[in-house]
Amino acid sequence: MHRTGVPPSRFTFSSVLNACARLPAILEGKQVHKRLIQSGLLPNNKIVETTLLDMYAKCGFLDDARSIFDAMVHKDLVAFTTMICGYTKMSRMKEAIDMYMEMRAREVKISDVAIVGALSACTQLGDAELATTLAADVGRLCRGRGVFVWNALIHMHAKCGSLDLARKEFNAMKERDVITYSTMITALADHGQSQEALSMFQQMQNEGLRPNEVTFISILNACSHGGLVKEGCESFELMTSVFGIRPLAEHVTCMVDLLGRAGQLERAYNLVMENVELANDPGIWGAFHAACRLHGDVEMGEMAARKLGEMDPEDPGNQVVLASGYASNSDWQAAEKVRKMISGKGTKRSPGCSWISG
DNA sequence: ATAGGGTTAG
Repeated sequence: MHRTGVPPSRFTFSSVLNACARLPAILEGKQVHKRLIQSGLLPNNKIVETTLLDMYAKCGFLDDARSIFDAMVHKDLVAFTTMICGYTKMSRMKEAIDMYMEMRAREVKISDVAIVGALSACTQLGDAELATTLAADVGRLCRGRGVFVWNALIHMHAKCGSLDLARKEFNAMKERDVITYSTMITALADHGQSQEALSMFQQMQNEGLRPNEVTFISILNACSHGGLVKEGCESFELMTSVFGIRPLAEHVTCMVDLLGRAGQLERAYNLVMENVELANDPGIWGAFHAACRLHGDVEMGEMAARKLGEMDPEDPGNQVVLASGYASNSDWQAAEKVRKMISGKGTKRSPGCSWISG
């Protein structure tokens, strides 16, 4: 642009800053910031200033974003919204809520996007009292609310302890999408309603919505929570054969957890081997290790512990796993006794054969 | 003529 002798305009600056935000690329962003100051275009240009603060926010430099925000003369709803969402994304929930409250106090028009950012912050906080306040705001401020707002509201209610309110909002919706259903399925699973989660999944398909990979993480998680082995296996099969979704590590982890908890360690192991391209995922082996431990299978457990150690030797969690895997057979034996006492039955695979006392 | 903000799993 300098070769032609045409200086960059404010449009050029906001376009390039937007690109830096999306990459993200903080070094380039800072270079552009310098040029912007030199250009003299900056003062009193809300849009360029907001793009600049969004660039810093998206690159994770919230304090720099905040300095730009504080220096802005006219802070409008987009500037506030950008800060709220930036804080929320970086898990700085309190600051996100403070920013939202300031927006409210200053009587800046509250946008749907700002509400969604605040709802998301509250979701992560799990603050039931704040949830009540925000839900009232949604009622007052979001008249023709879009599906984004509904989904965020449902998610917040569920995470803040009120499955009933989440359900109520869900039932009041006219148009639901895949995210609505995935959110509700997780909510039901988290509240121990695994069967209802499965009905939700059915209802979703009846509405003609196509489940995606996240939906299947939700549904497998629901099956795992509820110990629904048959349903979980059927869902996994449905995902791969009917919907053609290649399993992610998260899906396999859910399945290993499900089968492993039910004591079907061999099936769990076979599943991992069938998806061997995922076999260097620590989550999968972590779930497998936990299952071995639960069922007192020391040999398989040590194998899983070694895998974990190979994958990430520096991880302190894996060091603990390795140490406990090798050292505490007696703990496992004790755990197995307790498990038998609770279930009142012997184990099918008699894992006791591999125990060597002392 | 051209430019700025978003939800879902664990």
